[in-house]
Amino acid sequence: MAKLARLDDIVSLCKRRGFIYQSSEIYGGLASCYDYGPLGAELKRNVRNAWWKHVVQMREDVVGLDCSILMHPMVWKASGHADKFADLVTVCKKCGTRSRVDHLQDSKPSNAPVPAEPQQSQDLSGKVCPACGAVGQFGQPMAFKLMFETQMGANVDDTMTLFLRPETAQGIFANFRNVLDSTRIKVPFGIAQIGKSFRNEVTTKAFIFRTREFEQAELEFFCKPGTDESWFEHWKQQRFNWYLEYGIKKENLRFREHEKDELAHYAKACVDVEYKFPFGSGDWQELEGIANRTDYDLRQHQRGIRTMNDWYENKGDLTKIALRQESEDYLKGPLAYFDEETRERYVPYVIEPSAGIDRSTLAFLVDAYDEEQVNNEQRNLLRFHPALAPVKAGVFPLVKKDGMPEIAMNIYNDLKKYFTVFYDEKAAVGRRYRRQDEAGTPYCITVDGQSREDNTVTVRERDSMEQTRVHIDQVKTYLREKLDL
RNA sequence: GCGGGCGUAGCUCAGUGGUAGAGCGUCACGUUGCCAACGUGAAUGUCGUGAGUUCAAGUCUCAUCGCCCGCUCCA
Repeated sequence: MAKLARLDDIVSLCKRRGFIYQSSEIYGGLASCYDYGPLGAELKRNVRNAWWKHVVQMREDVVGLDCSILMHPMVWKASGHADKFADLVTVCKKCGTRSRVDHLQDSKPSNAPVPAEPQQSQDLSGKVCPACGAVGQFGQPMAFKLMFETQMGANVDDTMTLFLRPETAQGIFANFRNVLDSTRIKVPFGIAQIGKSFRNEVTTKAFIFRTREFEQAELEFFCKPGTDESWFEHWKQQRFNWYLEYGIKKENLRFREHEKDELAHYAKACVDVEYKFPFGSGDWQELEGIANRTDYDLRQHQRGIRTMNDWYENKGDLTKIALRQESEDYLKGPLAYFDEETRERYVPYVIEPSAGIDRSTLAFLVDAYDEEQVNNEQRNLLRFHPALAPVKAGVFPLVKKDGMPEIAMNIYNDLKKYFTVFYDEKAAVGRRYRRQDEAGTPYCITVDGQSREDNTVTVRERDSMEQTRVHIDQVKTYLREKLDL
């Protein structure tokens, strides 16, 4: 029975073995930023590759993309981030609870028609605290810049303010036309991208779970309106199964459907894939969101393109411009699609599975962590899926003499061309096995006295600790099969 | 941002005003023939950072940075 991991155990293992360090640690650390060490860099890259393999490589209807992090500021005007990502927040003086101003309810139900645009009124005297029920006990609303800003242009007198992207998705929408024009792909199809995004979160959380700089793996899958609901189901299942396939235990994974009132402004439906992380109140936490973004984004960008003159005239001040209304024949716009077979024009609907690479990596770490008693000693190990394991095999001479190191080194030099392998001849072999267990290495190959006589070695398996004798010439093939690589 | 807890060796931690420690880990040599063996030896600390109180601060005070828990939000 696997032991329940505590987050503290994971954090200290990560530091000790070189998976994850705090950023800028020698300077006291930088809040919410973390670095991946030698083993962590391998693990994270394997997580990325596993995602790419299933979402892009193994599908004929998805292509990849790798956009710049810096994009034209109008992208964020059109997407809604420039406005929606500037929430006003206030604190209840009575109970100290923090609330978003636009989420507060009036104390008396008003019969006045709901304004089309939610006004950013500073008058909170009639608002109710959702936590304690106090009316009008709010402090001065605080503004938050949820997007990171930076400047482009070396000349300080002539710079343009840009945003670090808060999601990778907009780069995909912005390249929708390019991909259509430069490939022969047709709807339904998807564009996938893995990359860094940045959000100035009000609060960060739990190690690498919520950081302000994070890595996303996003797919925007474009489909014909009316087929969106079945594609939504398709990707829901695909993505859930992906986590299971790479070793997440079934009992720690679930779906959570979003309620209508918690849906983002662009979404028609959204479901989260949640993992039972060992922090907080032991609550389920989101690994990935799968949303039906409808045709919102592509249509917004068509409005954005139409607004460019206003942008120039206002010298790039996003706060002074409003997106122009959609053209009446928006179905002929640059981001609309013409289906040659049915002779129909439409703006595709988008199904978006959006996964957090850092979160997945943490989940795989937590789920793989195990402690067990062996001969009255504790054995710590990471039961990684072989594809995710940072090191695929350790190669050891049983002892450091009698020609064993030479044979082992030859095996290592051969294997390293195909797998990430690690050579070790220090200390007793049992200790070396345990060291590899803690790094999650699935196999260890040991050269012993018999190896010189019959050219065989032992292959020891991480999870069962069982050993098999394999001919040296067969080691590579044996690992290939076992690792499924 | 608010409230609570915490910060001493790579990791886990002891140290309540008087010479900075232990276990594990790491390294070297010897030994060792399959699961964290043993022996000998070694390296490793701005006691998170900065001020203050004191003859004397890891220890007391203040500030600051960072981590964990809660509020809130999200990939």
